[in-house]
Amino acid sequence: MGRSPCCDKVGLKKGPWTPEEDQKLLAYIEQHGHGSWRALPAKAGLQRCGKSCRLRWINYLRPDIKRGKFSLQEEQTIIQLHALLGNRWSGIAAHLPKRTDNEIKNYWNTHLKKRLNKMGIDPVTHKPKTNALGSATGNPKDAATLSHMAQWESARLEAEARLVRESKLVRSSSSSSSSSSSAPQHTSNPVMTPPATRPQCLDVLKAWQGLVTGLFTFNNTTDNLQSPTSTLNFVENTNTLANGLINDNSMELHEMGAWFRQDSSYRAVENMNMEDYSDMMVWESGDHQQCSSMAAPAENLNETSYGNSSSSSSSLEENRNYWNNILNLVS
DNA sequence: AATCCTTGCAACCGCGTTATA
DNA sequence: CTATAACGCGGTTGCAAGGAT
Repeated sequence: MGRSPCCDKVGLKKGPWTPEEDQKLLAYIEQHGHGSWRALPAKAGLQRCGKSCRLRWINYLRPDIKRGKFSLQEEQTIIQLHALLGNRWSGIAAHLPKRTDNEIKNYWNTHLKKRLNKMGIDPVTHKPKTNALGSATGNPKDAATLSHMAQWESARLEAEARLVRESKLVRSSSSSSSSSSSAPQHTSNPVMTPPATRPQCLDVLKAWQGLVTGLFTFNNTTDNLQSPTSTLNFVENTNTLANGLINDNSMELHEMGAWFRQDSSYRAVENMNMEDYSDMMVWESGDHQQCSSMAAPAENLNETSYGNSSSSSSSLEENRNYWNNILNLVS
């Protein structure tokens, strides 16, 4: 059955809110709470539909709203979460305190989407646009670089989703059965186990965090800080960061790739086969010829090689919190 | 100075989901 | 279990402000 219309009643006002209307709504909610939105307008003396009141409150009048320019950190979070969640603005907003989904949606559509387009990256898929490959710099090598970057990013994002799900399983299984000391079992393939312990995965993912952070920070002497529109700089910076990452974490990443591939629920990764992952390793290691001996034990991870990610002792805890937040989101 | 164009954002609309009788 | 009401979300629109011509 269709939903009943709420805004087509005769006499109800539409359009921009006046300060007087804002004041009425604010005063009423502060005193009584919003209660039923449908009943609120009459009680508050407003010639508006409840839906309009609700929207006005949520997007504008609510006291815990931060307005104004988005910080660099907020931009990074939006881009990362958009790659992970798509246009689920409310989900993204849940990770940006004091920002509304509407504001984030607007900011994405008016700023971030354009920026990614300028960089030759499809804002929908977060992969390089095929018709733009090679055109941004005129260099086919850059196009290949972008393609590989997209594969890396895709794998990373799948890793995030996988990790948070599995770590939730770890927590639930350990709490329900103290004798369960093995690695978390895969949901779609019980035989397959994750390639690394959770702390190891966290380190790997932390490295990815550093990589992505690096995409937006560059060096301090340029004016690219807020607007990394230079594809060349973007690529060079990515290579530098990725190379450091590969040196230290290739085995974990490679195994994670194989691990993801076992799960039919991750369709994006289904399109990548083991050769893709191997090829990525060979390609990434081309300049430093450490392809055959890249594997390093997790305890040797060198945090300083991950670009701008924090190397403080508290960063791991922050990282755990970050992923736990995502866990709550995707679970 | 006038007009047109672009941009940013508040608000609306319609659909899916959830709650309730 | 079903029908209906209400809520919440994401896509879209409309308009004001600023910039370009």
